[in-house]
Amino acid sequence: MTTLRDIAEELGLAVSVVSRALSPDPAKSAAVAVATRRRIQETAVRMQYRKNTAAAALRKGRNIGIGVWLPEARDRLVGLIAKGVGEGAMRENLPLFLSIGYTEDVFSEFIRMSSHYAHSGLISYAAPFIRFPELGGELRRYCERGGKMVMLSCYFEDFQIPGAVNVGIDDEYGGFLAGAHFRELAAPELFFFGVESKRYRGVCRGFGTPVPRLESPEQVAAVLDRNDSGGKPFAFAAASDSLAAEIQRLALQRGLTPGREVLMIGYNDSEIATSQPWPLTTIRQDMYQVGLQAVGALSSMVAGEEVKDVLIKPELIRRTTA
Amino acid sequence: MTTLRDIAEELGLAVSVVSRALSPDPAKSAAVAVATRRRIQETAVRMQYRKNTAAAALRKGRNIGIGVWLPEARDRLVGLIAKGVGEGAMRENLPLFLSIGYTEDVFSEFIRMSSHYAHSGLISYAAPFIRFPELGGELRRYCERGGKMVMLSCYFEDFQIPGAVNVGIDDEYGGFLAGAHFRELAAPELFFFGVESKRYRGVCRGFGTPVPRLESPEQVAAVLDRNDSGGKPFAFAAASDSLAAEIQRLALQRGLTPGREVLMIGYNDSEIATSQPWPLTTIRQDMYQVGLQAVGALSSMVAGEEVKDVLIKPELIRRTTA
DNA sequence: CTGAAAGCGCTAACAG
DNA sequence: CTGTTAGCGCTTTCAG
Repeated sequence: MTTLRDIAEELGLAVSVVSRALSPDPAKSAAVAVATRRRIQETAVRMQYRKNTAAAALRKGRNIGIGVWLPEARDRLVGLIAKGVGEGAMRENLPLFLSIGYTEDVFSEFIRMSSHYAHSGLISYAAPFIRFPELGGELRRYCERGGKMVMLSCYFEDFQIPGAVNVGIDDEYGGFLAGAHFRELAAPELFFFGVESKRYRGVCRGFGTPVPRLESPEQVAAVLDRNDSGGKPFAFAAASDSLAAEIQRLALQRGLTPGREVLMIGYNDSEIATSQPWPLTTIRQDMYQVGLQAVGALSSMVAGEEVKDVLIKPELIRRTTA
Repeated sequence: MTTLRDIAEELGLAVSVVSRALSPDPAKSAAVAVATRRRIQETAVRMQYRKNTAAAALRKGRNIGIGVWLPEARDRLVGLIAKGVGEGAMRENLPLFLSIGYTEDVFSEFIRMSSHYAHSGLISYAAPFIRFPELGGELRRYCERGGKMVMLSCYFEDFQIPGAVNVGIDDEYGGFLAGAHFRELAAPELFFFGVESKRYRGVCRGFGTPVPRLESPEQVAAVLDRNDSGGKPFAFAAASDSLAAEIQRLALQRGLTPGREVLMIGYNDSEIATSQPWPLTTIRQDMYQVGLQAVGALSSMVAGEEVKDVLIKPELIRRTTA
């Protein structure tokens, strides 16, 4: 294993110079001559130097690595975020402290650990209870003390932690894609199944007119039981694949064929989408990219760079139901 | 943060004694008086001592942290393993190097990183290509050099890396549960849909007699199209939920009602299971436990303890289809 | 059985 | 701009 000392001896320099040259902190990095730094960096590459993170952490008095909190795995999306985060961390040589759960307990334990351990930074999924003063307050204080944080897929437009950077999916655009697709198909009547959200507003914008919003299976059933469509298909944009699956179930129970008499578009491209009797047309979100970009953003923040929010565009996956 | 020195001062002892008392290495542990050790351990708990893993790693000359390789996330199972691994690592204060993928490239990059970094240990999912000499050989060499490794859910009965500990699901028992359930239901005829495997053999044992095995949707369709069951339901044990979903689709296309005219049991309790028009009766594997136990096993191995394979028992989740 | 001391590789003051 | 120095918390000799 190559150490700083090896490089220093090789070049006849002091260890500290090498350390400074190889550290990303821009403030200190000015303190090394450009030529020297270049020589050092070249030698580091040639000798396959990799920083001993344990030693760096020890010296810095804080544990190195990033704390990651993801919601409980209800579908494969979490796995995909984890994949992105894992790969990003690997690239940056950053160890992970990974916590997955969807309860306040898990989250507050995570916060406790992170504060206690003062990791290099935090990546946190934006769960609803982040708004609770006790938990959100911890995060806020973490950022105030100079902690670096990335929030994943923040749906809460009215909730923002100062200093935190958001990385997520452009949900409004996802809804737009669904609405626009139905407009192209010339669907005579469109319904949205799910709560008021960016997705819903996107659907309305894409379709071109305000779309009635349904919140319960009963309301969906009532629409399907209507007999006034004149043979034209009912169209539904759902806020998730599982809601779209619910629509499909209700349709099948009534002998209506998905993709012909009832059109539906899901959201997420989860495993549900492909495993339905009529595989769902849906909106895919690249959660792998979300994870990857989150680590990238965090590592830039730690290096002292200015980082902007990242919004990733979803895409329409066309299958059998619309 | 409590350090060894804090404890030493509190008790009027030397740091080295405290270190020895708190280290799990059995050889050295003899060198502390039993009473002293008890006092030290109590004080450590009282003062909420947590070992600084970075310092320990530095001193021991190896990078701390465990390398984890999981397959690409096709369903929520990977997320659940990740959850278990994350929580286990958090408890042990072990950083993670997480790699998720299902290609040789990702895996070999993972191996390269891990060897280079000499992590505390490795947790690897047993992918088919582990059998390839190049990749399996790397793992084998890693273990030979004293590296600690845990293999997850090893399906390859004829492939075993010496020194590695297996943590996984008792698949044969999972099959047994399905077979036994059909026997209780007095299903007249049972088919297995999937490849020859522990699951299949378990199904046969649970049902009490050898069960015909089908490998393609066409074969399933042929069974469903038979007209000789005398009104009794066909029963299927599938090797996965998605295969069970396939059976359900074929049944619905023929106007047969799942749970009445066609019985089916899936495997995995994935999201597919609950989102089918007729939610699947299935076998649930506790992948969270798998992840948790894997870290536990690895950390024991690192501490020099003797560790045995861990087999976790799956359970039957009864829903609408059997 | 316990204590003193050295040093893992790195960073950050400070002095030159 | 570069070098010197002093540790971070822990483990491991080696003396007592």
